[in-house]
Amino acid sequence: MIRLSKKVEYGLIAIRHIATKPAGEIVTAKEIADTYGIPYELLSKVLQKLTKSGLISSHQGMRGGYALARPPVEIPVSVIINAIEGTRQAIVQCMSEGPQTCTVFTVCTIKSPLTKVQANIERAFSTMTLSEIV
Amino acid sequence: MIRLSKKVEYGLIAIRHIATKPAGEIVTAKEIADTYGIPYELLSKVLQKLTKSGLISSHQGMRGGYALARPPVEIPVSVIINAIEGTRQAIVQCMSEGPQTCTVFTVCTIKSPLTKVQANIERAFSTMTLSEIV
DNA sequence: CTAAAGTGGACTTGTACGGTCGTATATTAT
DNA sequence: ATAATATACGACCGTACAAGTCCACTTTAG
Ligand code: SF4
Ligand code: SF4
Repeated sequence: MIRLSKKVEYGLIAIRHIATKPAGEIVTAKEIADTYGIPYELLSKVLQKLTKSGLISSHQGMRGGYALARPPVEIPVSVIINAIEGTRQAIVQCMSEGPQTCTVFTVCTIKSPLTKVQANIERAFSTMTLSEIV
Repeated sequence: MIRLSKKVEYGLIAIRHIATKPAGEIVTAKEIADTYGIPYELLSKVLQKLTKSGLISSHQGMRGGYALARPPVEIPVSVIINAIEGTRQAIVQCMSEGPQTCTVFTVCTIKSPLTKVQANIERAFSTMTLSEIV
């Protein structure tokens, strides 16, 4: 399978939602969860990760919430994905977990051609910025 | 996560191995499994799927095995993937299992932009044919 | 002080992936 | 004929991970 995780989808929906608001306006996780019918607790985790990686800024306490930390045009989708998933995303194990983690690495004949595919996919995600999906 | 399954990787390795042999030569599953140190039983399943979808031809019985059914240049990687995975591969659920399978489809704001990414990824896999990885 | 928000960890549950086993069937060598 | 060698096919298992839930804590506006 080759699929985005729900966490990434929720993250994209959320950060897009934030981006549509006037710059600087603060949005709560509950508002987002209610608007799109996605689980509040799971969404919170995702927003926390986006906060930790500096894509959005959080404001604790009453009247708190989240706001964009940078202009949307500076945020490629690939950065959002990596922020949420943590580890570097790659199409095959040897490119994300390292060569020695695959038992057949030394005799594998497809890793080299697959690097091209990997590059194409990375490009597909990095050329699209948040500004294009609002 | 966005990753190729091991079955697909084994399938690519195997079909490439077959493609490197002189046209029409028959290769056994055991030979491939031994060469690359991949599980024989699992590889067999994969080869059977490739056979069913007409990418390779099988020959049963003693001195049997597999051979390419078409010239390598006519086999895009995307076809191999779909043959092994069965269902249509897509980056998000609504594109592979259908819109009604996602509970947030009606309010989802990212499905439209993601179709572009999906198209790019499909292109990445369909432009590369087997002839390029031998 | 208190209510409303984010933070952070543990936990459960379902399912898909990777892998294995056993048996049936086809074909060829002897 | 019979044995050997190969594919075909379905059932099964164990683990890892995704998705979701729960709860206790902290921060801050009012
Ligand atoms: S070495 Fe080959 S088989 Fe192993 S992860 Fe990389 S591409 Fe896949
Ligand atoms: S509708 Fe939106 S959330 Fe649902 S699968 Fe499609 S892209 Fe993902």
